[in-house]
Amino acid sequence: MSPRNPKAAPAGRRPAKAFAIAAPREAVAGVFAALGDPTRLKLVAVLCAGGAFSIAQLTAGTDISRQGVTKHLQVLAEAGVVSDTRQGRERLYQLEPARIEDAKRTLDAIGKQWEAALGRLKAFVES
Amino acid sequence: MSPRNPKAAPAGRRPAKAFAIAAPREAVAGVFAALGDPTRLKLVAVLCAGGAFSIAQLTAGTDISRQGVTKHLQVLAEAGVVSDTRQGRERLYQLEPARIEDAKRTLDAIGKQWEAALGRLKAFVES
DNA sequence: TCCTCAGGCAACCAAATGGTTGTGTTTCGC
DNA sequence: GCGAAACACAACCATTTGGTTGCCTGAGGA
Repeated sequence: MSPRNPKAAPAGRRPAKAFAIAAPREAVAGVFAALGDPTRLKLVAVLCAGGAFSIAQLTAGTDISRQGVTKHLQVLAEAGVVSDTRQGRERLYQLEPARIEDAKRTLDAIGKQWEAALGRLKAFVES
Repeated sequence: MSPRNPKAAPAGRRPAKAFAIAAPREAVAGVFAALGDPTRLKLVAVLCAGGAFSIAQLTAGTDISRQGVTKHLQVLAEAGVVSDTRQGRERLYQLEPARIEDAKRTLDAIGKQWEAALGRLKAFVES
């Protein structure tokens, strides 16, 4: 099983051309990177329970220091996964589901493309 | 521990401990971390076009060295996103869609939980 | 008012990461 | 059998990351 030969691909001998995923790869890679830490994923899991949480509240769910949590939240905010608003003397963080949707669409595109490739391969083998 | 640790949420209520995500958070965080690099995401995009690709082929699509690509592929393999098989003098890499599906389900669960929380909030406001 | 709670800022640290080059070791083609 | 292709292994390097501590500012409440 080596479909590496350009039988059905119009790409000639060139193996790897950039494939359009969904959103700009750079941006969505940032979302994945932001979710790629257990602590941050846990923070997101807490935040997706709804509402806005302060840093102290979010810290209470982890075993690292408040400043550590702050850094993680900044990473999430930079990736657009959460948004923050200052309210009084505390800063409230909230989930921003749009980027999560972007990431999900990217994963969906990967799955779809893979399935389509499997289908083509099967058709080729059966022909 | 740190003496400056904020003891708990004093006046505020407990932060919701609802982190009922899908798969083991640690494992899926590894998948996100693996996808969280632009080079690796590009490799996955190439691989999801179907079939198995050699390291040299995959290297041709990037602007880093073959050893650099090898390291990225090892990261992807460790996360279970790709699988590799030795064939002759080359090693072929292939997408492993199961873990991608896991990650997608996690993102789906986050989105669903967020929507449910929004719904509850709306119902509460309207009551 | 004064005290305390929540957070911001900065320095610092160890470990991981992303990348390189150099040197073997198989395997294929001639 | 010989040379080149494809890769593995290892050392090395700069930068980023995850985490800490210490100190400072600002907002609320008794």
